[in-house]
Amino acid sequence: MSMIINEPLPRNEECAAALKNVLDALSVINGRWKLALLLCLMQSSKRFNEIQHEIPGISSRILAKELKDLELNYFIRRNVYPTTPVTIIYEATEYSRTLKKVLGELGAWGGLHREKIRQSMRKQS
Amino acid sequence: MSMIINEPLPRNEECAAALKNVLDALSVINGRWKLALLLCLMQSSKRFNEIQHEIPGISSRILAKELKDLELNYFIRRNVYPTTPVTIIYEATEYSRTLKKVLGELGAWGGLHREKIRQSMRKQS
DNA sequence: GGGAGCACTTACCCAAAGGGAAGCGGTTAC
DNA sequence: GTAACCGCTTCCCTTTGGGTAAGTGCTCCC
Repeated sequence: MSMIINEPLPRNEECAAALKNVLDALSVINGRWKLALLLCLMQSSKRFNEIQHEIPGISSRILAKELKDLELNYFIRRNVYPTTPVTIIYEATEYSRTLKKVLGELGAWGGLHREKIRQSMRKQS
Repeated sequence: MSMIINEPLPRNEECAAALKNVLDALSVINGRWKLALLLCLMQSSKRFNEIQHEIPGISSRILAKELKDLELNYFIRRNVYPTTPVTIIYEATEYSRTLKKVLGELGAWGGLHREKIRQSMRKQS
């Protein structure tokens, strides 16, 4: 018999790893706007004002900050075209597309959840 | 002011709907801890101190607040057993399990992202 | 009876997130 | 000339998140 010195079970380690993964993911794509911005830019490249128009409720200040943050983390690229005046187009990188499934599931769940809330409100009335 | 009264294309509407879904989802499961807590409790029902021990970095104050919030939104149940002293077990509801896929994808992405970061750090050195 | 553990709560304080309004330097339209 | 648009930036403010530390009422253990 081999000596098993109270190793945590593999099952537990798996759980801990999954937890760590989720925690890590959340630390990168935290905040109210990042995922929505990425989805918006994955649908098509856009200019500053177009994004602001498309995402209801975001202020220019926050938008600028989030875009900078996403660029620093290589999720988007800021392309400057030397037209007059300069045109600036934000574009999702290939790496940001690794989040596609996450966004898909999150969107699906969001729809489901809204439906559930609507139903529970109907019951109450 | 040019008046171009273009109907948004159906494609655009789809995009807008997807965006709204994601935005809605984020408004419910926002914050650093909620998804991690749900994952933790979906793995198995636990007591307060067990959760605190399992999630590195969370303080009792925040844990209590988040648990209350999740209970209010029917993601978890707080079961009180009349032992002496009382035993309190937090349990994920069936509804919270609708987030399983989201958590799966998020965890998978978190692992992938950590790997990518590690590689880019290795390159730099 | 002293200490420790459970499940929190309370008080205090700090930092980050985020909202609103205004401005700025450039250009184009009237 | 002036108004408006673009892509921001700056200032100021409130809200929220979160850390520390202490306390509470209960019970079990030595």
